[in-house]
Amino acid sequence: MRKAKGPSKKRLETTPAGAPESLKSADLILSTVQKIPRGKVSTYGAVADAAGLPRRARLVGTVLRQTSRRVPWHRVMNASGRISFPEGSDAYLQQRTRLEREGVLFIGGRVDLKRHGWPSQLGSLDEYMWKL
DNA sequence: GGGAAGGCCGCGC
DNA sequence: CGCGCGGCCTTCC
Repeated sequence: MRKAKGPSKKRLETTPAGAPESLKSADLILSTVQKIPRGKVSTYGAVADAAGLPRRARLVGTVLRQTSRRVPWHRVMNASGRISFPEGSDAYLQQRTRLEREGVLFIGGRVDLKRHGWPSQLGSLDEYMWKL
């Protein structure tokens, strides 16, 4: 008997009537993205972590893709500091333009996360350990 | 830097 | 209801 409709397999505590967990996650993600300051960028994975949803980088992308909410989606890029859209595509250009307009510097098609990354722990760990 | 492997999971077909 | 595809990531080679 497959576990009597128990509370979910992983996390998620039986969402009460009409509150799909996916929406709660989306909310956490969107509010997190909302916090990225102007002139700074974050990564899908970092946003997921900050939102309390570790390993859910993909979900961040999915949510940003289909949300209609006005959030600074352009401040989210992949772990390589690159825009996760085909170079030359509309989305790519728009994201890049918006970022540069905020003062984010692109070097060789990528952004220096140590410099514009948010939260700052994005790449400063090495330096933190060594330098300092 | 680059490619493969494994994770994670919502959504549409 | 199974399966493939994402605005991905990390680890290992």
